[in-house]
Amino acid sequence: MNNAGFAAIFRELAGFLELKGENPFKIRAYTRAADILESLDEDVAQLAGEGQLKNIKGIGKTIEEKTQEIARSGTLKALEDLKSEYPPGVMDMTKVPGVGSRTASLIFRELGVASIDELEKAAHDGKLKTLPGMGKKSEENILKAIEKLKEEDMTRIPLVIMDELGESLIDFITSHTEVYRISVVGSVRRRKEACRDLDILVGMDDSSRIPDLVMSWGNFRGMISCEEDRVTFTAADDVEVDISIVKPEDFPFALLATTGSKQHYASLKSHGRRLGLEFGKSGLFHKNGEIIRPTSEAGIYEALGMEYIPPELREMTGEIEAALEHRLPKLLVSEDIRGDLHMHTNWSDGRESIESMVEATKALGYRYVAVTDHSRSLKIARGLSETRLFEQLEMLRQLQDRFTGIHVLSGIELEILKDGSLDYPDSILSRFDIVVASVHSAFRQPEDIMTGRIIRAIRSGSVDIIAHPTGRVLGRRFGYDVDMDAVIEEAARHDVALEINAYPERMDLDSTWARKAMERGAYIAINTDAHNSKELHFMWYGLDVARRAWLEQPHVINTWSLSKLQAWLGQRRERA
DNA sequence: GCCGTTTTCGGCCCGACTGTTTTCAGTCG
Repeated sequence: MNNAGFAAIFRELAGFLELKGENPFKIRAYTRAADILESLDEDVAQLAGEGQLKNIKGIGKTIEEKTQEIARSGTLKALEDLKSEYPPGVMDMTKVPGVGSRTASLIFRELGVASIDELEKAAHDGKLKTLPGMGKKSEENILKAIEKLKEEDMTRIPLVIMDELGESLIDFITSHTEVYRISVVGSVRRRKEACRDLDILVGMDDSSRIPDLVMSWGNFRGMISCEEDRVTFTAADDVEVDISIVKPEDFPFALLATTGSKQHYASLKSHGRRLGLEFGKSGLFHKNGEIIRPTSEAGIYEALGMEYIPPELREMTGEIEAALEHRLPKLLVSEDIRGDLHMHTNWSDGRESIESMVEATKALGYRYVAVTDHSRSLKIARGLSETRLFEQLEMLRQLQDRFTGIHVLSGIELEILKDGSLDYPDSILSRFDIVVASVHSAFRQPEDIMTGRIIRAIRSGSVDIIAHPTGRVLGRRFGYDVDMDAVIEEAARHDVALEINAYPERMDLDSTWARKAMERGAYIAINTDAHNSKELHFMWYGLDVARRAWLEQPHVINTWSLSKLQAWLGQRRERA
């Protein structure tokens, strides 16, 4: 089991303990342990075996023993026991905003309600308001929340989970049998930020071993259907996996077809038809009898007289026309990124020291990095008081000389307060090299108030970047009500950059908004919001969004040279 | 459950908001 696997088990345990109403500090201890295990570079299973885990701060005797039990048996009895007390749907109910573990537990205990569907029915029937501490209003809010939940489909799974499963499955298949080619396809290959299922395409001659093989894969959960050229099953995290198997010579066309999107593929076919070309399984058939057999996707696009269209762009948002006219954007690659302008250290809610985080960004080849801990109002994240803030600024100043090859920008993730005012006065803000502002409070404000609040921050003249502009968290929280068109307009006008937050559960802005921002002339920053050095790798997911948004190097401020970035930041400070 | 210690218990990052109460519990970040 990998480190993330151990972490997942402790997180699940924490979830059930919450349902049970256990001591919150005990729950926090398990959650913290999960974070620690996940971010360790060393192998957890090995450390547990050697009895080294309890030497790590935050992990004691009990958690070490539980980790050893998981390493030994693959499961945790304490968790299995808890799971048997609650039907699986009870935990689901906590996904409804406003329903926490206590309410879910109460509703289950008193009414026997054990799924979101049953919850909806109970609310409709007016049963919830009979419970202690619940009234008409709570019932209405729950109904509204469920409705919204269905509308926005919170059940989609973040790309990062799909990647882990996809890689694991491909490794497993290729290490146990001979395949010609194998690839992730579908929306995961197109890098959609949240996907419904995981599609895999295999090119091989003899597919007879595949069903038995997937059933022996560690993340296999249950078979859905099984045919000669197609195997569908559920895997860990409730992911539906769909494996298509084709002959090696059919692979390029199958790759194109299964990657989609459906509309993009259909459009390619009809374009082919206009040229007198019909799509076959492994070639293009011309009316005059000629057969073209491309051996790659690129070859197919070439035969259709267009540029190769990267999977991220295959969404029918103008890519076919652009490819025909050879004006597709030059998409960003990881080498374009020269710095990360939003990350946290143990001065606020990050896990590592400034030195450790800066070293890690340097190892990624970056030329600059901004240290942006939380500002004073965000108490839960140990936001910096003025005193600690000055201490940190002084420390950053001293550290700057110690780091060669990377420039450290002093920054802050600044709270945009309820009324749109900022968490520190201008006299303090002017001391930072960079100010990243964001909303973490009063999420339920009506749209006009929230929009005005963010716009006030943009107009302040003290803010360089608006972080995670919509506030959504995939599978957990909707974005707040905000008029993003207006925010983009103001950001462009006042030369304030909007962030693509690369945190896999945020991906905020998403690709649609990021593209609109770019088209209206607003700059973009792609930042990780990392809270430990491992999370600095999330930059990859921000790049996915940027590529889907058609962004090019000039649009993204952290692809700029340090001098260009500093000049841009300096302008605002001169105006102030 | 973990930690630290003034060493075996008491504290653990905190506060706003909401809806239910009539003084507070639950949720959220």
